[in-house]
Amino acid sequence: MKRIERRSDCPISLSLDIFGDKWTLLILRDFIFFDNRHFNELVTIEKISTNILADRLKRLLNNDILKKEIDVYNKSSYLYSLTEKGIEIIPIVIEIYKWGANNIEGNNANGKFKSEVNSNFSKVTAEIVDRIKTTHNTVSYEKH
Amino acid sequence: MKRIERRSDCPISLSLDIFGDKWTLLILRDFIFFDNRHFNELVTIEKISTNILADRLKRLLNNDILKKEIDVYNKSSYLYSLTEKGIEIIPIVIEIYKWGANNIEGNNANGKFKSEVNSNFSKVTAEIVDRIKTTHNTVSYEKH
DNA sequence: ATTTGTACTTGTAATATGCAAGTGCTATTG
DNA sequence: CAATAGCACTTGCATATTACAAGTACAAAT
Repeated sequence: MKRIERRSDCPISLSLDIFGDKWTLLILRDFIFFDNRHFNELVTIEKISTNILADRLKRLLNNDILKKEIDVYNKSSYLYSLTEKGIEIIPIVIEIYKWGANNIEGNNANGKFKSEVNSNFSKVTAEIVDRIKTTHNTVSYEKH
Repeated sequence: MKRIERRSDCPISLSLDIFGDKWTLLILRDFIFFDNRHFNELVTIEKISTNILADRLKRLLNNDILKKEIDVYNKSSYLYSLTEKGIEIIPIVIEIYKWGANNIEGNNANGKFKSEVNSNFSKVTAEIVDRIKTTHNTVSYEKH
């Protein structure tokens, strides 16, 4: 993972140095839309290779976008959570969702990936943020 | 440029298949924030290689995000413009700007890349969209 | 006729990705 | 308590993408 660290001081460039690739925002989508928080759940849908997933999770941890702790409901598993900084990426992901749903033919915004994002952007965003803030900021976790 | 075309039907995945890389959104930033619209202007700041720039412009043209026409003020130059579909990417770029400015230390959001985005997101976005709509939708162009 | 400007293209080495298989640790099962 | 299974990775290697430097093509200016 040798990577140019800082191409310029532009906030957009610095952001893309962290998540400007084909996979990172999809991993974060899994947290945001599907509540996937374990390593082997995050491999799904687009079939990311495990070496790439491990690399990206490491980068997100290093950049304080995710945190990692032992899952209290399964001690042999790790639970990843979004940090406050990670939660602030949600609006970006939502905007990308909106653009794809509105501008790419053949997308599945009304099927498996249906969302009410378009009809009420700020409401949906706020709901997601609220849900994640309550489930990711504490170790107790009610999924399994 | 062999590229997996469609990893899934998720709108986010489809969007990232188009602009999920380190450079594409930076090129669009140049359009949005700096009004750079010619090939050799778009190379600046982060020093993108010309082969990558040519490839990305081709992809943006193929996906109807940019259009290309001869610059009426310099017939040996091409002028690239954002399409309606391209203009709709602006909110994504603005959200990324905000995140970087708020969450990455050492960014230059108060220097060269200063913007009023944070203080008034919707106003700034609307202003940029208005400006681009008037300058990019017509062949007449008043920069040079 | 030669230089300059603009927009690329090409060659090649370095880097990153994708795929399959393997490792190490922790329960859990017979 | 030895064998199995689940989970979270790591490793090796072929393929694909990127970075860098140089070159090409064509129009306009000198």
